[in-house]
Parts: sequence; structure tokens; C-alpha cells
Amino acid sequence: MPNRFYVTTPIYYVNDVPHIGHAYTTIAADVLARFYRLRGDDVFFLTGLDEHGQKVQQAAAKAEIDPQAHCDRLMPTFKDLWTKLDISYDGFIRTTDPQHQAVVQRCLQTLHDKGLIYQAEYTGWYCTFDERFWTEKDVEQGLCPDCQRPVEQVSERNYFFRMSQFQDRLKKHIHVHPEFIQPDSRRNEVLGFLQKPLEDLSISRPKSRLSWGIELPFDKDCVTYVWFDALVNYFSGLDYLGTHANAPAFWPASVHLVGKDILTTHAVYWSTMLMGMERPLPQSIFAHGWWTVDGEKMSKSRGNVVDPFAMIKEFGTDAFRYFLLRQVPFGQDGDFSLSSFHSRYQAELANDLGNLVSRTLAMLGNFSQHMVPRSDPQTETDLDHSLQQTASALSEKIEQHLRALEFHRALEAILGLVQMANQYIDKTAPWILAKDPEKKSRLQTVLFHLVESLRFLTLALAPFMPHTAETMKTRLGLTVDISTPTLGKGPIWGEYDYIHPVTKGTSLFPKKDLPSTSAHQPASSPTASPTTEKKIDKATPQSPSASTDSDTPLIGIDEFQKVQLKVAKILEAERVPKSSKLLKLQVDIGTEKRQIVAGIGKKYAPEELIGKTIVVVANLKPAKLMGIESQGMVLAAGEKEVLSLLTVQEEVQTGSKVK
RNA sequence: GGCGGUGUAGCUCAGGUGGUAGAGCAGCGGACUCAUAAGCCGCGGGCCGGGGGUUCGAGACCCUCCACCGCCA
Repeated sequence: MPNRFYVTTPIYYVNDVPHIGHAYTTIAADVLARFYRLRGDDVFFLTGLDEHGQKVQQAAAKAEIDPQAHCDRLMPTFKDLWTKLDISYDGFIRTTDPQHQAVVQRCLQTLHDKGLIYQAEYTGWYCTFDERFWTEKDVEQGLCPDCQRPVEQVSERNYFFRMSQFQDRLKKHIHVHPEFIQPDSRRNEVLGFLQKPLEDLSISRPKSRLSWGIELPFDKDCVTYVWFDALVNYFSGLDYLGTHANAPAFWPASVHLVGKDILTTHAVYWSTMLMGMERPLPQSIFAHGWWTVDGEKMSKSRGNVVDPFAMIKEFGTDAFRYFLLRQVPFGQDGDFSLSSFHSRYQAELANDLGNLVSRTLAMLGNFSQHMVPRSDPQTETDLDHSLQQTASALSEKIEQHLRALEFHRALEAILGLVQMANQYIDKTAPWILAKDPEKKSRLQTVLFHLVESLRFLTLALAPFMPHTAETMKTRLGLTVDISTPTLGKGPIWGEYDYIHPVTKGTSLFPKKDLPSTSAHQPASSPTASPTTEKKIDKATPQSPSASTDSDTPLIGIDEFQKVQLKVAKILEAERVPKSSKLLKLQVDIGTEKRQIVAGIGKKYAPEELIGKTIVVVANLKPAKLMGIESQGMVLAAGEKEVLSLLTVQEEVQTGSKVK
């Protein structure tokens, strides 16, 4: 019988605008779900929305619509994001689902029957915005300590859950099961919280004040308080969602992923509720960190909330998934900035992984007619064996790290194989082997080892970057279905018969310019009046990639016009020391002088160039070549070798636009 | 105020049970050309927050001070 794995995200408040935090938790859960599915485990992955509460009621009233209609209107934004992020949830729960409400009522009745719920008078300072009471000590100058809004004194009869009864049992459970609350530092905090006497938990509100909620089965005048309603989703969802016939058997959850702000709620409220209902506790609750943006706390008022939709549009779903999990250990806070995203994208995805795929497939095209050769054991070396070993150990490493929710380490291990493969190419230098017919057998061995490494990478990447894995699979001509269990105990080196030709295709991760600040969403929510949003956030143009593939995609005129071409005159030219083909040019582009380093030294001597009229790209990002800054690029014809510089037919003014 | 954590190269961080400091990024230099001007190779004297102590020997153990962070009040 396969292992069961049940992972949850919190249910997100439907009134929120989805941001990087929502995306983070959900992506992490998705990676786990995909990973365990590939191993052949029976997986249930639940996410959803919290749709009750004061704020929804108020927002609906303001919009003059029914609260349910309000929820129905907001819900698709989340589902849409999950679709765009390739989130493979098995169940999407809404707390307004009638089946969920029925389960909540059943739970309340159970606890009531056991005498664990009682009624009492409660007086306290209430914050309408946060929907919670504060004690006298908390309130500062009549303001809510959390949101700084005015609080009001409210006295009402509420129902309470006898949470205090379970304090010792919970403490013991945490001590006996160190994996129950993670990371360690958070477990200590919870234990610290439990040092003081635990109070009973208020679980109801009078309908007169809050009507948008689930009615108490034993008191028609009250609805249940938001947490009781929300937490129960973790097993109510199993009851009626998804396709698994035996879904209820998934309880207890393998792991609840939560943000650190709602750890106490889960570790203490939820656990004691479960104890009261005599249900087993989840195996673990993992509190992950928060994202700051450019070093600052993310907030609507700052207007620096990262919009996942914008990031996906700019860099693609897989790059976004990769960055979030790679950048920061899962339990720690992390900082999000476009420049850190960009540099990781550029270095690890474009240069390391993307280019590895590109150069390997190119060599198969050039040296092996696009077919994957067999390895000849006679020609194998230690180099080959250590590559094989690293690849073969990868799957287990990833499993180890994912069991500890160390996503960043898992990705680090994957990148380690990428780097090793890149080194392998340089050490074996297939282009040299290709020149010597006697080395053909060795060449084939090398190419085989490379392709086989890419196959291992494809499978390893599948949970993290499903789209990329699918593309690599196609390029490699693999016929395996990577949406079904393929990992098992991990792939075996040499087990696969390559019978289809490989295809190079376009760049997996094309290089990008660093975008300007377009990733932040406007401070207003989608429900706000449209007049608050006048500025149009222009997406930053990205430079066209200089691909020479035959399958280069078509571009529009607007894209071409991003390239600023100018007529220029060469003023000075000299060879770059120790380089056979680089020349350092000083050119006049009309408005200014520029230094350009160009790889035209094999075709042209410096002295013959002075005074020549040429065409240059004037808005290319400066780059250093052999330590010398180049502030542009000269245009020349030729494939690999430069054959001719571009010039203009008639005499035109230096600095003229070329279009 | 109570409890806990952190402070190591420009940046982000690793450094089980003590033996004279490491990685990635950035920077500099080199050889090459299969590849997305990518990749590969080489180059790291940083009072390991300050002070004191234990020890033959401490970034690592103890004490103390300083700074920052988290949870609770």
C-alpha cells in the first residue's frame, strides 16, 4: 500500500489581494505534492479560501451585494493565480461550501455534547477591523495595538471552548514529538507561550453583530468565530473534495504549511480542538518566514506589495517558483528584490541550466546528427563515473531535503549537478574529440553521459519547475510521462533507451534586462473604485535575444524599435592585448563618443578601420569584455566568423538613426 | 520587563562532540569556443561584535558587556 501524504496551505482570506506570500506557501505545498506523487505516494493537497467574517460582510454591504455574491466574485482571482502558477491542488475548499458548514456544525455539536463548550459573559475591548477582543493591558490610548484603529468596549454572552483543559497534554505532545512544530525556534516560542496558563477560547459571536458566519447548532442566535470555522477546513475538505475515494483516510495531515503569524493558532487552538474531538493531531506544522521587499516590510500602504502576476509575466512561472524556494531557507524571512531575482535568474537559470541544455543539444546536433549515442564502456573514465555518481545520488538528496522542507538545499543539489555537467563538458571538450575520427567512440561516451545527466535533471526538476521539465523531456525525445510516478527510488543510470532524435529549440531561460520596478501592485485593491488607479504601470521592455536559431520567434515592430541603431564613425582602434579577435574602438555616435569592444580583429586590422562609417547598437547595456568596458555593439555580417562590417551606402551624418 | 535567537570576507550565509577559518554572489587574472557575450580554470591575511575566563590550544565551552531580531508581557 502506498504511503499517504496530505499537505495543506492555510485558507486565504477571500478579501485579500493575492500576493507573494500566498504564492509562496502554495508553491511550497505544490512542490511537496508533486514530489510525493512522483514517488508513487497517495497524495492529497488542499488549499482554499476563508470566506466568512466581518470584513467580508462589510465589503459586501458597501458594494450592496449579497456576501456570497461578493465571495463568488473574488474567488476566481485566487484560482486564476493557482492556474498560472501550475498549482496542482486536489481540493479547493471554500468555508461557505454547505458541506464544510455541516462539518463545522458537527464538530461544534461534538464538543458541546462532551461538555467542552460553555457559555459565559465576556467584556473586553473589541477591534472591528481585526475582529478580535483585546485586554485592558493591550489597548493603548483607546487604539488597537495591531492596527491602531479605535477599539470599543463590548460586553456579550459568548461560547467558550475549554482549551485550558488540554494545556499539559499539548505540552507533552510537543516534547515527545519534536517534529510536530517546526522550525525549532518556533517550537520554542510555542512552548514559551504554553508556560503561562492557557485561557479558554471564545468561539462565537452574536448574530446581531456578525451575521456572516456559520450558525451554532445549539444556539441559533450565534455564529461561530472565524478560527473555529477556518481550522476545521483541514479535515472537512477531505470529506467532500477531490477525486480520492478514500480521502477521509488521509487524516491526520502530514504537514500544515503556515505563515509564522498564524503558528499559535494552529499549534495551540487547532491542536486542542482536535484533542477535544479525539482526533489525532497533524504530524507536523511548519511555520515559514515572511518576505520583505527591498528590505522593507510589505504593505499595501507602502505600495510595495509584490504582484505574482507581474512576476510571472516578466520571468515565467517556473522562474518565479524557483526563485521563491531557492532564495531563502523555508523557515526564515527573506528579502525580495527585482535585482536579486534577476541575478539568480540570469546566473542560475539562464547561464547555468539553460545554457547547459542549449550547448548539450547543440553538440548532439553538430557531432551526432541529433541522435543520442551509446556509451562505450571501453572509453569510460573516472570523470564519467563521478558524473554518473552525482546524478544517481541526486534523487535521494532531494528527498532528504524535502522531508526536512529544505527546498533551497534541494535546489542547490540540483544546481550542483548542473555545474558538474558544465565542468564535465569543459574537461572532456567534445569539440576537440569531434575533430579526430579515432576519438569517435570516446565522443559518443561523453555525449551519452551528458544526455543522461539531463534526463536525471529533468526528473529532479519536475516537482519544482513542471513546465521546464516537460520542455526538457520533449527536447531530449523522452517518451516517459513525467506526470505519473516516475521517481520511485530514483532513476537508474543507463536504463533508458534513446530512440528519438533530440531537438535544440529556443532558449529555456532567455536572458533578460533588469526590469524597472513594475512588479509591485498598485496600493489599491481590485474592489476599490477605479478612479484611484490612473497611473498605468508599464511593463519594462525586454531586449530581444540575439538568437540565431532557425526557429527564432517572430517579433513585432514595437519590439524591434526598442533597439536603437545609429550611424557612427570610428575615431580610434587598437587591439585588446592577449586577444586575437577583440578590438577596442572609440566611435563617434553624433551626440557623444563611445568605447566599444568588438570581436572583429581577425577580419580587420585596427589601422584600416579608422575613419570608417559603421552601424552600432547605441542602447545596449554596457558590458565588460576582458576587463574593458564596451558601451555598445557594432553590426557585422557573418555566422561564426565576421565577414563584413555594416556600413551605409550614401554619405549620411554621424549619429543618424538606422531603422 | 521575561524567555529565546543572531552578530564570521564588500553582500548572503556554512562552519557535529574545541586543534591555528570556508561556500555562493560581486571583483580581478587566465586558457578555450560546443553554448543564451554563456561555461571552465586560478586569485579570499576577514580584530570570526567587544572584554574577561577555562584549556597545551576556542569562531566553537563559561562569564560579562554592546547591537540587532523573534515570541510573550
